[in-house]
Amino acid sequence: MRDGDESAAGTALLAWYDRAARVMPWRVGPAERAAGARPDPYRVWLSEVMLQQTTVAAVRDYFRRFTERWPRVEDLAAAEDAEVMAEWAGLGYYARARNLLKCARAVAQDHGGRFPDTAEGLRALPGIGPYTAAAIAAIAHDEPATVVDGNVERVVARLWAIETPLPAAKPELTALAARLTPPQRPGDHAQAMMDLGATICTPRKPVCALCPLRLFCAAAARSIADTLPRKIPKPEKPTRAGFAYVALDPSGGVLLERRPEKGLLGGTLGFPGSDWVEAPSPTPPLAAEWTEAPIEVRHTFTHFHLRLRVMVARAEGDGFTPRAAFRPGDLPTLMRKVWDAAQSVEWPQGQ
DNA sequence: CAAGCGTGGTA
DNA sequence: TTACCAAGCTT
Repeated sequence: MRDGDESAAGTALLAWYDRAARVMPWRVGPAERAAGARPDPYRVWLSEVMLQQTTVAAVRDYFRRFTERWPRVEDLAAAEDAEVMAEWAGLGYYARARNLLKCARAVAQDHGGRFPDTAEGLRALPGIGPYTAAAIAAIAHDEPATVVDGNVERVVARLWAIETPLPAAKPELTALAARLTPPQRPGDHAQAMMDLGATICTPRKPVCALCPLRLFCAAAARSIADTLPRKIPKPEKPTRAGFAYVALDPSGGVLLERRPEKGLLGGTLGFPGSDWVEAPSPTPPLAAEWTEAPIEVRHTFTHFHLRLRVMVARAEGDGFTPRAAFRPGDLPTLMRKVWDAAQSVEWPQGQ
């Protein structure tokens, strides 16, 4: 990209977007837009939070279920914590769900049910950082905010052939992205940059031949697009282990516990178990004849691998969740795997 | 401010 | 199978 080309590049990008924009449940289509419809800040916010570090494919159904169940921010604000955690289960990064509720309640109670209309005001709400604040301001309020996510970083790094590795290059990439942000249609521009990054200017094997910005791109000119942006290699993940305990009472009730708000899987529902360490000790939650499931659960988190031995027993006592009130789908993925493994235990006299 | 925080798809 | 990665935020 050469100085002075920013405007022409922006125009080419918007022309491509008008032609190629993907249909998504949280977007206002061209026809509705022509009829004067504006994006609903609640839906924009919800989709952007769900899309943090998460793929479009994974978000689609969650977005539909949330908006069907809670059509307005006031509805979500009035929901029970456990309901929201259950609906979020499986999507990951559960601090987002906890902050989602905090934010909805703040908007409902402190802002009269209306989201702030500036990036600065949005940034003050729980779970809304620089990216999400800019995205909502641009898409819902037409504020010329510069939206910088992983896609934008990649597109910009290639356009200007920035060879500084991330994350050190972030300030420079942000400044360059700002030069590209047009005063008109900033929301469409932001979504166009992200769509471009998701479909053409992809991390691996970018399809430069189809790129509307090819003529402006320094990396394409040098055929080094697929090597950018450079990144510091990540350290290897250690492997930890642990025990998980699935206790069933005579009526099929299940022993579950809610994890502490802070930390890994914070606020989610799961089976009791040991600490997850290099060499765990068994920590059964009650005295019973525990049988080990024939298959071990393997799961990988952001910063470590986990192997869980699943112990199953028939037991009785207080605090069991009735079978009718237990849905495995309310559990985070790790705990669903534990449940599935527990089903493979062969009992002496059948079920 | 570096580290902690999920999951599923893809090569 | 494993490693990498995706529309980041919080502490």
